[in-house]
Amino acid sequence: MKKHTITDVAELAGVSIKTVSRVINQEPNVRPSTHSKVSQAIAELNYRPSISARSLAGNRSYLLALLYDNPSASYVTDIQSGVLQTCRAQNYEVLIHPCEYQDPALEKNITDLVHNSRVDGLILTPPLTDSRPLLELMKRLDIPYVLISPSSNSVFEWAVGTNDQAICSEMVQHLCGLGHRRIAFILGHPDHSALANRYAGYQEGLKACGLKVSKQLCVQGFNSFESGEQCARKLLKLKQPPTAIFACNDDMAAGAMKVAHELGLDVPGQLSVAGFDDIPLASQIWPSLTTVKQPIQKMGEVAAELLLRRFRQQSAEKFERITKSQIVVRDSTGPAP
Amino acid sequence: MKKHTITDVAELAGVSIKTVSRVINQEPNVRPSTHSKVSQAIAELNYRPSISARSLAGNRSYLLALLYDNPSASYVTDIQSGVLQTCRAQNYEVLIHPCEYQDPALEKNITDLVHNSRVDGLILTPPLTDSRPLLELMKRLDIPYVLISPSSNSVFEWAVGTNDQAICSEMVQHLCGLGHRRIAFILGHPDHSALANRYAGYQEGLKACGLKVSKQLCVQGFNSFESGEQCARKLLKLKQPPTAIFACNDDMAAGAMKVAHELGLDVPGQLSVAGFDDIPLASQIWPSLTTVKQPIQKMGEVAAELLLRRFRQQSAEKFERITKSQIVVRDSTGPAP
DNA sequence: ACGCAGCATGACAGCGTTGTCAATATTCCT
DNA sequence: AGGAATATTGACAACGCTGTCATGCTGCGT
Repeated sequence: MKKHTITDVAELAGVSIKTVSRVINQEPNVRPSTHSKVSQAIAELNYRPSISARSLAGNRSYLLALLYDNPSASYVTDIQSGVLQTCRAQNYEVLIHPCEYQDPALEKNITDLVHNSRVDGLILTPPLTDSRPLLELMKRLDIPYVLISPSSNSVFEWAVGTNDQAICSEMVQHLCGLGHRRIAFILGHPDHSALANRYAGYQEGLKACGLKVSKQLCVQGFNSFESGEQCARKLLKLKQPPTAIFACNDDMAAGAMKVAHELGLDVPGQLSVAGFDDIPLASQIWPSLTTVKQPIQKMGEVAAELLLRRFRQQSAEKFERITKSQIVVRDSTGPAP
Repeated sequence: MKKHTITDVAELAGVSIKTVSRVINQEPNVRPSTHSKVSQAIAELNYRPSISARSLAGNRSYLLALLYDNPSASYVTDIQSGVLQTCRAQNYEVLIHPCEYQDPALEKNITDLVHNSRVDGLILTPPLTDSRPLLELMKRLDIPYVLISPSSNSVFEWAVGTNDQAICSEMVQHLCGLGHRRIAFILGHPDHSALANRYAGYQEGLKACGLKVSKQLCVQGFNSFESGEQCARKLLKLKQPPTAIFACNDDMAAGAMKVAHELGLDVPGQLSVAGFDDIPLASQIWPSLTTVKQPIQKMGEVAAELLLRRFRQQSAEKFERITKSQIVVRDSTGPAP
């Protein structure tokens, strides 16, 4: 199977290479009859334009970079597959670029990525989405980007947002509906300002139920399983321990559940636990975890679409909110004791 | 920060662009004094060669593709980060390419990848590593590749292998040492011939302990959590149920543990459970899971090194065996009842 | 000192596209 | 029909690098 070039196609179709180029790039002003001759030649030779030649001549790389600093493997792979799905359909490729958000070399790292690999645009996930230096750098480099679930004050950025707050409020109301009155909350990592929305939702939910926020019942977690354990220990040691714990992510919820097991507390008989994310773990621990499921893959898809749209300057809508999150009720929540 | 080209560097260093090219590509026959002049100019301008131009002219892309069809997010991300680590050091980039191993369009899919993106080589993970049509396709396309933990009969391929068999044997001996005599095994997906090594190790371990393999105690799983549940149910319904279950991966072990919980069996008091992989879940369920930890990231690193070495025809060693797997004893295994 | 085998360097032609701009067809007016 | 406006096409020069080959230099053996 020989590799064909645009010249082969042009000859076969009996047109100039420029016309073939027009067809490939969906440029206007090609007569339908010509267009079909060319398409046919392309199909016949199974021709694919050379990415390198295209990027050299056209000064773009057909490459996107996906930046992330997220410890959750399932989150990362879900985002990846969403982004890939959109990109494959549009003949873009994706470079993955894990990084560390407090790395002092991050800026140089990204600058090199942009200059060296000549990527056309960047997609960022939390917590990178809320790094002011990074945002400024990207503007300085004049590289298009899209943020995935940035903190709520970013509605003026190109981004795909979520309804975290509303869904968290709903979760609290669900717990309240089960009779719980002392509902604790384990906050997410303070550096991830996007997670603050979840806390806001928790507060909103309590308010909606006519309950008030108790300082004691809100403890600061750091997203990890271990920090979930620590927070749960602190909460369950209270003179008035909560009857339900809502953690800002599933890892911490799982940590809380482990502590409950260790303390001999029956879940959900004596303690209800809820998480957020619906990582695979959630359905695999025992009892399975009530949580919030976000359409993560879909968010990746939409982010890539937004970015590709941004390239084309179809600047219609910069911000898209995905509201398909839903509560998944499993076995870790039940009526208050 | 303007983008510099090879011409800028050549001017600054007072040499021709070809000499700069020689320095960049570490070609021989450059006088040390010239070399340092050029390197200095490169550093001064913070120059990076354009990937597209390089690949167009040199007919290679400095791009690797990582192919996988693996449901375990943590496995995938670990391999990715290993591969990336090696590649970053050598200025290669990585395209991730999830695919489906029984997809009839797979061959076309890969052919397109190779022809279209012009990647220089492929890295495959199980179960793709054991797809004969795929291996043949790659040879036909004449594209270099490296396999990660292929089934044991692939020692003549460019590959990085493991000591799955030995470590599984060891795990069985560990269980036997705890007094277990009825040790069940949940086999991995039959399509993943690489997993057959683990079963072989199980058998070897039994033999080493003077126990014999019982057909009843070996049940066919399919790698998923759910299939682990089913297998465990079958095993625990036996008139002579096992006192220990060794599952071919952690997901199935977790499924087995869930069933044990549901049946009110104490783990490890009445039943010991062991897995393989050490996915994050393993340490987050309760009780935490005894399992085998493989140096997955390292395997990714080595695979990429092997591939880059293959490009350079330093065909010294094609096959590298990583033997750093180790048993992690946690709370799910204990003395036989 | 002479001749020759390397070593070191440079000139220049691609690589396979896209962008620019000019040339040619076609359409739409009046 | 005549002419302007617009649609369609093509010729050709980039793009930034590597490969090839020619040239000039250096050092060695005699």
